[in-house]
Amino acid sequence: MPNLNRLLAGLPAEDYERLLPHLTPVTFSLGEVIYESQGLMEHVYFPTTGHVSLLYTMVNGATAEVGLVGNEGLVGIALFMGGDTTPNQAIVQGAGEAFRMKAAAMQEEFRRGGAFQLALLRYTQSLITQISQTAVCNRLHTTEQRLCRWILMTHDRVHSDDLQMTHEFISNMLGIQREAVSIAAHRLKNKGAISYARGRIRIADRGSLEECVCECYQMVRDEK
Amino acid sequence: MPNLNRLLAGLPAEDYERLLPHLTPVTFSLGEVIYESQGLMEHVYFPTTGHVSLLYTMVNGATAEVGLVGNEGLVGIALFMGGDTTPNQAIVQGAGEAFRMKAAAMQEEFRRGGAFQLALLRYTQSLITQISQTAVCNRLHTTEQRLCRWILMTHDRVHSDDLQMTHEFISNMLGIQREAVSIAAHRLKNKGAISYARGRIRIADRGSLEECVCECYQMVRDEK
DNA sequence: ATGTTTATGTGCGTTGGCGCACATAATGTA
DNA sequence: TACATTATGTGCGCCAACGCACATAAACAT
Repeated sequence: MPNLNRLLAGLPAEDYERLLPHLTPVTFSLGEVIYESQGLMEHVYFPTTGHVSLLYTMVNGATAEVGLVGNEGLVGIALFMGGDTTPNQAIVQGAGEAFRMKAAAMQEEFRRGGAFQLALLRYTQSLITQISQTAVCNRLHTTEQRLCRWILMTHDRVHSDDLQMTHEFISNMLGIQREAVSIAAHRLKNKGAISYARGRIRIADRGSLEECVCECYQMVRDEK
Repeated sequence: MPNLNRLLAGLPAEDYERLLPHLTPVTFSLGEVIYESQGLMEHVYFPTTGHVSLLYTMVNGATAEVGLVGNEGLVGIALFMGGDTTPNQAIVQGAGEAFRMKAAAMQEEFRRGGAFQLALLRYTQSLITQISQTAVCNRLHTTEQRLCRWILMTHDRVHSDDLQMTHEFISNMLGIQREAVSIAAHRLKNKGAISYARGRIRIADRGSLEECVCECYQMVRDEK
């Protein structure tokens, strides 16, 4: 169940079989850069057990994440949206496996206009919802709520209660200070929602996290 | 030049002529709701002189804009992305004209896979960039920078230096207090960038606005 | 075993924006 | 003309987050 890409898995057998020869398994290692901002994109990636952050970097070096892609989607939507670069960076946030496909092969299948095209467009719509909700959430919700949301979203894409990530890393995703992450994490620890130490966060009580999180989490989840 | 939709205008004559019978001119009045959140969408709209805000509303009533659509794009992308509702509201922010097209007719043309499909997908990609940049901007930039960006983006979509909008309205777009808008606007007035009074803002010196604005403005503009 | 690097904790002064309560002034209405 | 409504100005206390400076402690390297 976890070891597949849900977008691919939802295709009719006929379409899937046509794709199969073009799918190459690859391994994502933590922190690996899949796409550089403005860099040339040559493949799309269908994560299975790995997952990827879509990141923007400002001229002063500040960063913030706009979306998270796991086995529900694919990385590289610009390649069928009529571009060959993206303005954002894509980096591996959870190590694991993915299938890779050459841009040209993907585009050829996309142009057939069948179930594959539909699935890709549907996913893109749900990603738009995720990014939009992030925009609103960044403006209207507290650090603690946003941290909860991010942990829950990550948890949904990792098949474990143990997440490997430092406060520093999270601060770059949420676009906040490292210290602010430590403080918010400490509060969540006091509530019994999580525990953590040196680059490891354990989800102790998902229910507590769901109580703290803002509505944005459910909104995006329901859309899928 | 202003009285057309650039997305439609960029199509080859052949494709455009096929669309023409399906395009009905409509008038957008200020504040008109084009789509309600989760409401059924029956048409797409190609603005010519009007423009539209894409808005999210939280359960507590707070609102924030994620995107702005003028004659460079269309309203209702969900209809070709495989949905028939959107999670956001679309409201008229600048009164004016648009062409309307029935969802079914648009979808039929979209499925042909030609220039029309390409244009729609390209535009969707640029909208994704806009929304992403909004997400990051909301997190990392000051009220004054965001106000500048919003005024400039609006100015680009209105064919006049006079904008009709109250501070209250702007506060709902930016997701901030009305008072915060008044204060930031006052600063811009002192710099000679704008002047304003009772629901009217005049762009006095675009250059000054461009000096105050964050990089997000150019990023989104260049993407187009 | 020791020193270095990395991850987190903590305090403190500053600031930007919020929530609120009003004041002022322009516009609309009877 | 008088009164209500709407738009903007302003002040004040409050709080969350920032920027910075460190302290502490675990993990790693030699």
